[in-house]
Amino acid sequence: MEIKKPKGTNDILPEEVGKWHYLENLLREKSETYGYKEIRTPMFEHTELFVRGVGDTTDIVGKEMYTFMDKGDRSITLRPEGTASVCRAFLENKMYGDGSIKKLYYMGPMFRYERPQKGRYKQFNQYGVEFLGSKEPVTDADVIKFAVSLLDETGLKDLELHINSVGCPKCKPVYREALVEYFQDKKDQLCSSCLERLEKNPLRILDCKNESCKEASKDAPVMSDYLCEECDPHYKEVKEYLSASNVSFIENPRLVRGLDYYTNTAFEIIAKDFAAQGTVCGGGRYNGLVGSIGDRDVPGIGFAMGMERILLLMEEKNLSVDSERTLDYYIIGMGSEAEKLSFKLVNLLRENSYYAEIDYQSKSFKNRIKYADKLKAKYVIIIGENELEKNTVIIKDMEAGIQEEQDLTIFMNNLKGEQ
RNA sequence: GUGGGUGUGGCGAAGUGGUCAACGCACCGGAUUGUGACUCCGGCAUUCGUGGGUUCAAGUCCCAUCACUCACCCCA
Repeated sequence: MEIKKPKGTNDILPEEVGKWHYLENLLREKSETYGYKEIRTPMFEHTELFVRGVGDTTDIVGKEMYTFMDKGDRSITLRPEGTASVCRAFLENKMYGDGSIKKLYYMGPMFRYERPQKGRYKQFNQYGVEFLGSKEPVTDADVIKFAVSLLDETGLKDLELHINSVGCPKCKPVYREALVEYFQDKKDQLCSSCLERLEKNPLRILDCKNESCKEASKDAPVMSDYLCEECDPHYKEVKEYLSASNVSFIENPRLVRGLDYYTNTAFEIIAKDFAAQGTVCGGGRYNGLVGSIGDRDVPGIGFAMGMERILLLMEEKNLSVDSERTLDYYIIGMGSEAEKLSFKLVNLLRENSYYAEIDYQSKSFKNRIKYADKLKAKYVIIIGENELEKNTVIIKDMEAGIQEEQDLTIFMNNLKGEQ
């Protein structure tokens, strides 16, 4: 039985690694210009971190974590997202030490145990940023604007920015109560999972796609009417900042992010016409998160982007960029002596930064030159018995179709001379 | 966890009960025994995911199983 890759994982093959490099470079470069420094945290953490950070009522913690006991009987979890780890590292390394704000970014694989489908995998890659240490509205706008700029840079169009405020521990419960109250006499219209949500997380009823639930929640109270004296002006200011920098957004009172830690601003960037997984970027403010995993409360806001989803979208819009290095020299040596010389030559070329190849399969001459053509080599160097005797090589310009004989020593000296 | 779709050579893809399982790409060999496009000629699946069953006869029908895929839940 042939061994296959685990479901929901992907091999990134040489033909497609180019676009990954492109995206990674773009993200790194933009991060630097916006003042974010890279942070790399472990791919696994103590399970407790995610339980406390992400929240045990969330689906991520409830049913999607790759959790196992290690040999020391510790419960370990493959990271399902990046924010909790970054906050942990922030605290553990006392990065608050200089009293200033920290702008961090990360990139790498995340793991969630769920049924894979288009744009969703068990191992997937996220790029994300965390802006720690400020609760000023300008921070929210700054982070959101950055996310929008990044996606602009990829060339993707038809993206929508949705924003909402989910309030704080002071006003969120009041709103929650109001919602539960509202749905009391509409229970018969709700689907079975929404009935559960009514108990566990009534806010999520709002973005249920079931028609009947949509209908039932049509006149439901909205969070914005319940924002407290702190959250209300905060939300307004964030919107003002966004407008001031010409960021167009859609206020979506039904936007409820799935993770427990969000407070105030929540946002998503959605690809309208993308299959089921249209959310390319999701994020928001999490003023209580750092406090919940450490002994120090630090406000923060951040977002995460699904790199596979971005790449998938770019492909659909024919925006993918592959840059493959072209072969400079392909060396054909006929006969074992010529092959030894070819091996010496190819290394000399490589040492001089040329992309050069020799034939590894000892096939016929015709076969080799055909192969050189297939590899799109710019030049082919031919060494046969005649050349060996005369101490020369034939350099063939594949595009022009012309070739010339050159003295081997001169050719080699020229190469060395270029160093 | 729930539901739908698919499974034929390296890849794409015909074939819906009855001769040797089309075709295209790729690959290999030859025409051109040291020269790459193109063209021409030839080669390339004892076998149709796997196991069982129905039948005189199965890639084609039935059952089971596995794999892949899409969607729901939820999310990036």
